[in-house]
Order: sequence, then C-alpha cells, then structure tokens
Amino acid sequence: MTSMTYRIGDFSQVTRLTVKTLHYYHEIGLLVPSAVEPSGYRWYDEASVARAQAIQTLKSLEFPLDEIRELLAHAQDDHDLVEAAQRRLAEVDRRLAQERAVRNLLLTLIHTEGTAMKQETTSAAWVTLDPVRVASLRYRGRYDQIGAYYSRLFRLYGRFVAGAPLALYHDPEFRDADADIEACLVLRPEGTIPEKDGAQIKVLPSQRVAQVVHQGGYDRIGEAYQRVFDFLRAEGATATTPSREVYVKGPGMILPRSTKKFVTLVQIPVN
Amino acid sequence: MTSMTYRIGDFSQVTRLTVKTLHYYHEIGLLVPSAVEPSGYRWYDEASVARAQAIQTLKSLEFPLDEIRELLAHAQDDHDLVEAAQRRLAEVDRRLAQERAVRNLLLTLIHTEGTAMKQETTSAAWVTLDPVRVASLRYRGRYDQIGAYYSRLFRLYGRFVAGAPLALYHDPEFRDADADIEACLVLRPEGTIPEKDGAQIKVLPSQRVAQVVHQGGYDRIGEAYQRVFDFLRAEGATATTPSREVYVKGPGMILPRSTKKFVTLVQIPVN
DNA sequence: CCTCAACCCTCCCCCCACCGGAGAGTCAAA
DNA sequence: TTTGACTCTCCGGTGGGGGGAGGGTTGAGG
Repeated sequence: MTSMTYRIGDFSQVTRLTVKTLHYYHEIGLLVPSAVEPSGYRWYDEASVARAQAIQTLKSLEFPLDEIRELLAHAQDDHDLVEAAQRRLAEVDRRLAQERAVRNLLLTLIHTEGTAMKQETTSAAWVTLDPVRVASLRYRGRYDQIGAYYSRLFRLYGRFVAGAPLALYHDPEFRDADADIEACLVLRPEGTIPEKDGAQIKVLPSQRVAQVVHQGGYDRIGEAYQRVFDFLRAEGATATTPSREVYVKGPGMILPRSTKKFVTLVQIPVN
Repeated sequence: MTSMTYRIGDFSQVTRLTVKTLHYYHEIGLLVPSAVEPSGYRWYDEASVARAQAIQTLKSLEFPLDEIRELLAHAQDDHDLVEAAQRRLAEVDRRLAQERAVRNLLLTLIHTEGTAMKQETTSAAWVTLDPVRVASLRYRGRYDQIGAYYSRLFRLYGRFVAGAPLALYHDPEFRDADADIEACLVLRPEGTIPEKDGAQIKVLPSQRVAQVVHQGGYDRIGEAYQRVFDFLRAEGATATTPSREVYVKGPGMILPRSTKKFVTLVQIPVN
C-alpha cells in the first residue's frame, strides 16, 4: 500500500497537464489536490492521477469542464457515461456535418477560382477550342433565368470545376423568350463524375470558332455579337450553332465586383 | 444612382448581423459605417451591405476576423482568396480528422458500455449459451498478454461491440506459459463486418456450460475454477474445451474502478 | 547555519467573438 | 412636449487556460 504523493511539477509531468492547467482545475474544483500545505503548496496522490486520466479522456471527447465535473461526481461506472456520450455524439455529428459543408464550400471556391484564364485579345479572331468535359442543364426560357441553373450546377459539381462557366445557345437566331439555353460548368477531365439531379455530364467536341472578348456588364453584350458577326462576314464564313458565351470573370462567390470588370468570351462556330 | 443608407437597426435586419456584432466590427475596424453622426449614430450604405455579405461568407468558412480584415484589404478578386482558402482547407481537414476520431471513441464507448449484463448468481449453475458472433485473435502465450489483443480488437471493432469481452481457453489443462488463448469481442449479430488485420469474425455455437460468477480481481480467479469443478464432479459431468471467461465488468475505458468491483463469468462446457 | 537554484505561490491582464445590461442621449410622430 | 422606439458608451462576463510580475518555500551543498 505505497501512497505516492507528488508536488505539482512532478504531477504535471506524470499527467501531461501544465501547472497552469492544474491551478485552473483546482480553482474550478475539477481536480483538487489531496493536500494543500499552509504555504499553499499542492500535493497530489495516486487517486488524483486516476482522476486526471479520466478528465483527459473526457476532455478528448470534447466535454466541457463543468460537465466533466458533474460526470465524475455522479458516475461510478463507465456505464453511467453512456447517456452523456450519446448527447455528445449528436453534437459531434452536427459539427461534423458543418465542417463538411465548410470543406465543400472551400473546395468549390478553390476549384472555381484556382483556374483563372488569361485572355487579353479584344478584337475578333479565329480560335480552335479544345474538347472540354462539362456538366450541363438545358432549358427553354429567358437568359436571365440562367443564374438559378448555375447555382444548381455549382452545388452539385462545384468541387470538380476546372474552368470558367459557359452557356450554349442552340437557337440559330436570337430569341428573347423561349430560348434554348444550356448552362455548362467545365469539369476537370480525369475521374468519373456521376450524373445527378437532372444534370448531364458530357464532352463538348473540339471546334473552330470566331471569338471576341467582351469587357463589362451583360447589358452591352450586343456590341460583342455585332463585332464577331462583322468579322464573320468579312471572312466570308457562315455561323452555325450552338454559340458559346464563356463567363471568364463574373460575380464571384465572395467579394463584390463591379460589372465593369466582368469578362465574357463570345464564340460563334463555323461550318 | 440611388444611394440608400441605413441606420444600424435596419442594417442589422438587412445583413442579419446583430447590433452588438456591428458595434464590435466597427471597433475592430472590420466593417466601418459609411458615416457617423456627431451624436454617435452610425449610418451604413450599399457598399457596406456588400462588404457585410463578403464578411459573412468568409466567416462561414471559419476565417478569424482579423484575417478577414486583411483579406478584404488586399484582395480585389475571389481569385486572390484561393491561397488563403487552401490554408483554411488544410486546417478544416485536420479538424475533420480529429472530430472523426472523437466520434469513433464515443461510438466505441457507447457500444461497449451500452450493453450491460445483469448477473446476480454467485453459486455454480447450468446455463445454455446462445450463439454469439465474435471478432477474435488467437495466440499462444501467457494470460497477461491478452490486454494487447483486446486493445487491437477494440480499435478495429469497438464500434460494433454488443456485449462483454470474453476469452476462450483451448488447452484441456491449465498452462502458465505457452497457453492457447483466444481473445474475443462480442459483436452485434446483424450487418456484415469485415475481417481486418489478422482478426477473425465467427459465430461461437450454442453450448451447455457450468457457470460460476467471480467478483474481484483476477488474482483470485482460481477460487472460481475450484467451485465450478467441484460442481461438475458433484453432477457427474465431464469438462471439455474451450472454456470461457466473460469479463462482465473490467477496467473500463474512462473511469477508474477498484478491482473489487470486477465481475467475471467462468464457463466450462460439457460434451 | 548560510546560500543558492529550483520550485512554488497569488494576482492581474490577455486571448476570441461577441452578449447582456445599465444609464443616458437622440429622433420622429402625435 | 411627451412618448416610445432607437441608439450610444461603458463595464463585466463567457471557456480554457497562457504569460509574466513579484515574492515565498524547500532542499542540497558548503
């Protein structure tokens, strides 16, 4: 029956709790020394070691200290901790879901913005587009409804994004209402990505297009179309469908941005 | 060019930030009102709304406020946030791993202790055991090495536990060294559970056994064996193998417990 | 018995992101 | 002018300790 006692420094080494922490635990009555000398020196014994052990395990399970105190006061047996553990589990599950949501948002941001395209040309020119894999949602309606479709695509596939979002216009002429529009998110080419919630995954084929860069808000995109069709006529080429608009810089997820800084590519395919 | 301004209460409603929070953000220079009257009344404008929006998004990504301030001061574009987002992602991933570890520990505790057995008999008696599914590790050596095997089993299968751990002794007579011992964890019967890391999953068959309950430390388990063998002789039955020891109450994961409260079942099977 | 290093004590302020309340001032409508 | 709704500043508190100042205690060596 050896009854080992420790002064606070040694006890701190044994339990791997700092002296400051032990002072604090004493103050809040969580771990009271077995004896306190008139000088104020604290002494701890073997039972304190066992209690400290239990406290640390419970702390690693993220119980707050006052709950740990209650638990240790009323529980004789690990069995008595089950109810509390279940409450804690519910809490941890909530936090886990939260962290996962944060993680998804971060991944979406990183993948969306991590792949900036540099685009300096401002006059119309011939460009050969590489094939790209996209997730798309096609609808009939007006252009200004496209935001909702992008939101859906971002929620579903934001984490796989590998380029600026684009839209395909399948009508051979301009329509205000009842247009045939396809919202696309460019995805990274490798890995399998499942189709979900009505969205389609497909590869847009390589194509030769006439392209013009538009800077500024969407309300003046008409000028860009004028320039590119002028160019086509000068080159003697005939437009086909679908035409593309690539939203190189748009509203963004976080920082406010003036529409003056928006950059859009208008791409019209030929033969 | 309408320039809408809000007093703090309205701005609070628009941004869903409390007035207290807005005071605080003003104090730390994170979100400064567009104007402050001599009376001290704060006025916010549309730019403040956009900034508040960005702050909230960044806050939902768990950036600390002073980092948000730096970010907003130096970033023109979402693209400039990517590096910070990657740092944050690493942090979130660490926390996620941590939370998952906590969750596993909680599940193990719940499943281990959630299935307490009530066992009151103390004299030897006949008992028919139901079949049980177990995860087991069989080894040759000494009894006091069994703890390490249970640790491994708990790490692998703690979350599926549905009863007290038990040991099987395959030797027909007592051996000190080089004994043939099998450490078993009782698992819940439903669901498939994979074999991992050398452990075996199997079902112990139903069996008729002579059983005695032992209370106290393992150093006096010999008395229990004496009682049960006396009982067998009195009944005229012959022991076979393997015999079982069920550790109904042992050291536990968290709370310290005196060995006086340990409860072990000794079960000797007959043909 | 003295000295010295190591150890220990209490007391106070600090961290983060606010919340609550007291007591006083301000603004617009009735 | 009164009322009532807003708003202000200031102070103190949260949880789980950390950092450091300023001073007391202990035990071993000389």
